[in-house]
Amino acid sequence: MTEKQQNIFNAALELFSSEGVDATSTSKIAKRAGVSEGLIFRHFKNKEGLLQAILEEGLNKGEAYFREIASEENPKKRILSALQLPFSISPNEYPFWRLFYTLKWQRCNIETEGVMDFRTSLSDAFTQLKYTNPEAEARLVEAIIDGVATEILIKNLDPQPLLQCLLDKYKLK
Amino acid sequence: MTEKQQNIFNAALELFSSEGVDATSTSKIAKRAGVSEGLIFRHFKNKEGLLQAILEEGLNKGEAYFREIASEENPKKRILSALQLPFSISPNEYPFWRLFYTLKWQRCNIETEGVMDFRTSLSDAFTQLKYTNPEAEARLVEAIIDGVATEILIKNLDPQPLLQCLLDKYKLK
DNA sequence: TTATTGAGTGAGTAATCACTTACAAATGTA
DNA sequence: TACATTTGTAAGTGATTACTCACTCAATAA
Repeated sequence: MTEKQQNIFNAALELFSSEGVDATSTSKIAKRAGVSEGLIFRHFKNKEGLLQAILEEGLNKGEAYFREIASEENPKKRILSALQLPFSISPNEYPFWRLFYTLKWQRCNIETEGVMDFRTSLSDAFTQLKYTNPEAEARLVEAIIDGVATEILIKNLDPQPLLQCLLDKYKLK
Repeated sequence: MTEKQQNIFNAALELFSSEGVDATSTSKIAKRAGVSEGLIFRHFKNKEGLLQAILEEGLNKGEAYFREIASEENPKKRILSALQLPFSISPNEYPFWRLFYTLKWQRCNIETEGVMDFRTSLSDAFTQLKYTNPEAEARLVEAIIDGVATEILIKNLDPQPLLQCLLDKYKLK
């Protein structure tokens, strides 16, 4: 990636996540990146290609987190790590995750392989711990992760107290 | 509301929620509603006014649910009703709530008076039940409601098992 | 030196955007 | 009946959209 290509990438990520993809014109991106509009199309083919490049980079990082948790042997620790996930998002990753959660609602919902493995590994953990409905428990944890992540990404309050409450409910203190 | 005005309202709600506000042009709305484009501006002033009309109607209904729960006297029952909330969304309200959750991420996050009362009433309930951090518990319940609602609105799986798991965690069986 | 190539530009393109305007049809109301 | 108001339409408006094209420039290689 050349410097200007990176500028385009960064400008697009910021604008896509704060204003939305459809409300962000290529001319706006070019201006913010300090670049001619044509360069966007040389490097990324079209607006959709630029979005895909951003998504690919972010999802690769995300997948790594999921795989790490899924590979944890101890079932209690695995569930603990899963619940901690939204609390460990670094602020410099906020723009990507805001974009990600927005896109969930339009365009296709991105169900990556890693997320599916993650879900079954959670389900297995609940099975080992003799929960009566492990699949539902896994879905619930996923929903809680999404809900807490949303709270963290949208409001800017200290999220830490929420984690304490959560660990109570799963007896993971 | 005349019949054609209602057609515009319905067409816009469907398109806004499925494609997104910015990706929905007024000409598309007019076509879907079987109406000339100009009529949209006669009845709703502009595209933003149309969105606001949709939001106002939906939020009024939503506020009513929140107030009903907040007025429940028994603290355990109040928390129970809150957790049941996302499971009681009627499918014909799905388009509005999909639109609502999408808009959370762009445009200003709509913090209505009713939601704030709802939050403090939850906090009060947790106080009465001697939870150590009632405010955080209330925020967590809100986050869980959002997460579960998202799961219900996006995927189309039977949500009922999730409710059972949830009630376990709050000892509300 | 000369040829080739990839980065970068800026002025275009047709299509679409939200919105307006002039006017016709329908509806009430005296 | 006559007239005023509301409901509705069709054909526009200028601005903006994503994208293209012809071009320059700098670096590298033969």
